[in-house]
Amino acid sequence: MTEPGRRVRRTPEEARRLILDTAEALIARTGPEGLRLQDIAAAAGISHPLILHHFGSRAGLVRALTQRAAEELKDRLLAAMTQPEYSTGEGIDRVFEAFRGGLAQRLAWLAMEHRDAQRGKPPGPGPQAGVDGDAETASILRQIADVLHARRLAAAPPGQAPLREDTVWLVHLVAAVAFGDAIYGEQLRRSAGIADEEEGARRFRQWLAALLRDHGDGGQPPVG
Amino acid sequence: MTEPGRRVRRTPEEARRLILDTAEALIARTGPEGLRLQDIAAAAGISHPLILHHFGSRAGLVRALTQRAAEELKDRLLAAMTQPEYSTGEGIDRVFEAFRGGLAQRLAWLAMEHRDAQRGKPPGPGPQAGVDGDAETASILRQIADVLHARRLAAAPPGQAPLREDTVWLVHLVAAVAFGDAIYGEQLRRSAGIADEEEGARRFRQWLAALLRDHGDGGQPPVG
DNA sequence: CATTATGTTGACAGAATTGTCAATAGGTAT
DNA sequence: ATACCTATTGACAATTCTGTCAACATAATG
Repeated sequence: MTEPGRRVRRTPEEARRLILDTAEALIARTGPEGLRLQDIAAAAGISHPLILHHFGSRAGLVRALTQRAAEELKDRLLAAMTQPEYSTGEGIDRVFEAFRGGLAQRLAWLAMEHRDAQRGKPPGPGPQAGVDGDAETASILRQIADVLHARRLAAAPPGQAPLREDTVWLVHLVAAVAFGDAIYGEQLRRSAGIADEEEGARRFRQWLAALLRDHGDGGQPPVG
Repeated sequence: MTEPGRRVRRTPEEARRLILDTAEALIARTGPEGLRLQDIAAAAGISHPLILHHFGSRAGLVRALTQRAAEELKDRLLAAMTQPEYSTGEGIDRVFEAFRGGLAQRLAWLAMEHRDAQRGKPPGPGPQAGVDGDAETASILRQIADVLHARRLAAAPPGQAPLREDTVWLVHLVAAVAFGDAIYGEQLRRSAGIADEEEGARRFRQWLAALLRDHGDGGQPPVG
């Protein structure tokens, strides 16, 4: 089957993508303890020195994962929150979906690991100013708030224009609750005595959508 | 100074408490990578086999930490959410404070680590029915919702009694957003262009308190 | 004071992890 | 074809981590 001397040779970009994809899947599935070079290599069908070759060190891999997670969050959240149906139930659903597939876990893990990595660094100004990945996250909520606020201004009755700060906190709220829900929502729901997890999660999203619609329209009761 | 043969001898409860306290502090400070028996032992001023002696294995220690974190969450949330001033700004503040000191990080980490531990276990019914720590979390939101709902019913004008489900989701929302905020709030705020983190966090809590007061009272605009 | 029970520790074993290095092999250019 | 570049790998090194074990020390009990 596998003749000796049969190697796959990828472009550096392909190799990096393969490694990052596999690492992401592992983090999502096996939790924080699951980022071992050998495991990643085994799951990707490569040898672990290849990871070192492409990322320099384990820390380099973590840095790349952080950047990628931030980028992914930006893409998904922007897509979910700036579409026309946002603030209807479907819009909220899409925001919650944005954190699925382990992205929330990855972000939480990286946020913690990141504080770790910063510890011990000399406080002097490093080669690049911001923290790694900051360039990606830097303006994500700001961009979303921009789009959303323009829409709210257009939709608001004259004399009742919402403050921009209100829109920012609205976006912040949805992002934070979706994040918290992705990580701890299931256990919260169980602790509230909700039996059907799938159904419970759905109803919570609907309730939240109604709450926000209510707030955004200035007091109109939800339809249902 | 330290004569040879000078040992501290604790009661098992004291020893366990010392170890758990130290481990919690380490998790909060050094992130997920920081739970090494030797580190805990060094920080606690003991030798690492003592941890194995009291908890059997590293997994046993994690189990104990999980139970303790759940208990702590229950205590803090109950205290924060069932006091009279809840749903005012101060009440919300206290809920957010409940997750401070690394509790949110610990819960997130343990939630992930836990899925890890479950993986590999045979799907058949184990010796104890529930997952470890579930006995502690089992009813926390339910208890809070009970207290809160009674108060809402008493305060509501006749004919406008809120549904119990509404109260449950209210509690769920606050818990989820406080959780998400504790872990990723700072980065969200930075990505929204908020300069002063302390001040930004405070204003968000105030805004959220106003939103909830608005919802709970049935449409009254907030004071500010 | 002798005995028992057990909290506590140092030393060691085994496994696993990151990182290094020389050698191999798949493309590409000359 | 030949030469060159570099993606890829197997084997090895060094460190570190969990877990074991016999020995020691401390408190309680007779």
